[in-house]
Amino acid sequence: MPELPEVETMVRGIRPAMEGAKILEFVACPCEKKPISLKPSIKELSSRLQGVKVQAVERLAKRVLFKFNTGEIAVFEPRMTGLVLVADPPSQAHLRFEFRLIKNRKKSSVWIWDRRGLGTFQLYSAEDFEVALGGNVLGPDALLIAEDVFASRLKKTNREVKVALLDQKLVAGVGNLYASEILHEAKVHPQKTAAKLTKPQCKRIHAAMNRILLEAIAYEGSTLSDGTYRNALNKDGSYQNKHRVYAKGDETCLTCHKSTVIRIVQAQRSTFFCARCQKR
DNA sequence: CCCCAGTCCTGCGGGC
DNA sequence: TGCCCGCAGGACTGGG
Repeated sequence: MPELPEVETMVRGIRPAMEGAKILEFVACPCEKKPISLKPSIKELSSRLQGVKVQAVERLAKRVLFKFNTGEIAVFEPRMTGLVLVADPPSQAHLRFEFRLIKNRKKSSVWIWDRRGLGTFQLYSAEDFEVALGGNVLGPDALLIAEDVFASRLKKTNREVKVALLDQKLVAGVGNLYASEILHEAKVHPQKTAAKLTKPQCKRIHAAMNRILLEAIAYEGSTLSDGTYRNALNKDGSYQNKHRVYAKGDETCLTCHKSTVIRIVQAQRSTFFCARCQKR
């Protein structure tokens, strides 16, 4: 499931091919099953993107932004199984769209692939982009948020801290996997009420968030046992080998080597933690 | 403000 | 062996 590190890895992977390139065509792949959520229609998208130049490819929280010389911005939100690729996809069956590009007289393609099709692709004018994603729609990026701002935002909610970390308005980029890992490293119980966190706890969560997300980027993200997430070259990430609690229910805790990792459900999502390392 | 359940979707694995 | 069902969860929505 692409979270901040996975999306950052995707962006870095396609940036060399895309930035400065001209879009010859943007097409729906013929093998597409059901279209992923798309705005506007594929027909209008194709005509608006034809011939435009890609100025920048950026990450916005868990989204990929394609910024064009027209001022328009396309947003790909991978959600659970979406990928952007410069190499052959994991399977032809779930290819969704293709950017046909030309850069320095060399043609290449960038593909959007999505097995479950929960992802979305939208093209916005600069104004519409501001309405949809600007302002306070998303909180500060998890890698940029200042420690005191982060702490004061946590202090304002009575939700359990694990649930609060998943709130993209509070802090943007953390998802279900990294939330468990961050709280484990910070030695904070996932069911602790966010507003009741002590200052040192907030500080530890902030530090763990930064360290873990940066390390996960360095390892090119986490490819889980379902193998869905791949980098832009269709290669596995390797941060899954560094996980200490996620998807390790009933296993001995890798930190204390004494207790067992527990799985609980919070907000209909799995949380993994060690009750010995992470006291209430 | 917050919570909860439902929605989208496919592949996988447990159970029978 | 094969089929059914539950589960995985990011973001959003509607109702309480």
